[in-house]
Amino acid sequence: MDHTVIVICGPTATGKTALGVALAKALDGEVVGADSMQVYRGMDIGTAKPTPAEMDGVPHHMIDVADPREDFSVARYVDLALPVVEDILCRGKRPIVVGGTGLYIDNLLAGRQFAAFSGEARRALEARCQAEGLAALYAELGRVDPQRQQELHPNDEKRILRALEIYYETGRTMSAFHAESQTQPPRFRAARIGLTYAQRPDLWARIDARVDEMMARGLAGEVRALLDSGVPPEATSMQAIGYKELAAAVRGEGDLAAAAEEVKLRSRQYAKRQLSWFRRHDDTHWIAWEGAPDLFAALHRSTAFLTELGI
RNA sequence: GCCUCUGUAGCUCAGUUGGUAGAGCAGCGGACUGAAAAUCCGCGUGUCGUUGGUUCAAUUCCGACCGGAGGCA
Repeated sequence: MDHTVIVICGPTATGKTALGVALAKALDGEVVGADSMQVYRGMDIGTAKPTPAEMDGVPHHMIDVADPREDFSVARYVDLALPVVEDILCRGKRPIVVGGTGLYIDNLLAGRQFAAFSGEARRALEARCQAEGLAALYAELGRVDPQRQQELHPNDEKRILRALEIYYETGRTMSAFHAESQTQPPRFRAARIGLTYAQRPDLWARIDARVDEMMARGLAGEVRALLDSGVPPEATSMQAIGYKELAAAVRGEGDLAAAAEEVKLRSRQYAKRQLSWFRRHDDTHWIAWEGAPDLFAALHRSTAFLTELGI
């Protein structure tokens, strides 16, 4: 069976959603979202979640699959998305993975599985980090998994704790798991299409316009509704750009206009990080906009690229 | 009109008792294997308003001019 999936990636506000739908129609495909925030129900405006009209009859998966009160993760994503992609392929359709979360895309394509942990080790490590300091845990990592320690900066708390958590939960080092996973061939073959702008200021202008549009469509009300429904401000879902900045303003602390400017700034910085992630895959077919996105040109160039690959 | 303060990086400012300058934010680049829209790391990008003077040497001292803020009229 053909195990090729099409991937449409790139920073925010580059037209991924529209191209995904257009390609799905052209190639008898179905869209699989790869977006860490569009998975949450009720977070529509701020995540630029495709509307039913934008989906235009094309099946979309991995959107609205989680409650904003629960903490989603890459592990959950792969668990849910892997069978979805395999099912699409079994039905003879073409999976089109569309999204800006590089970590999710890469782990889905690799078919990488994550062991289920209780969380106890994590809590103990967090407590110890408070009490003993990060440096002590970093030193400890040097004893149990020197290779992983070498790869991490002493300030990288998140990853230091994670490496220790894996060791204490499984008795094996993260480096060992890592080495093992690298011997596994990827689960799917990927045809990667990346969308971006030739000039950075064009990306900024598009982001600014989109944030203004989100505010006009009632993002503040959406944030308020989520908080009112009991989503704690510290929830993972509330770390989304557009939500965390507006949360304070919605409660009457600070004004909305300033918060919207903050959202624009954070979105620009996020877009840069996305580019940094996606640029490392040198098999990506990049389409760089001059000025504004052009769906027809994108469709033309994408299909030409895919034909070249025999898709 | 006169007086005072002020002009240094994209922004807000520091500094150089004369030897061409540095912080924060912004920006740029990178990393990323269970929070990833998260997290972490690296990089200063400059006619020191302009123009004369003093000096071996001026962004720094002096003068003039230009721009900004305030005060007195």
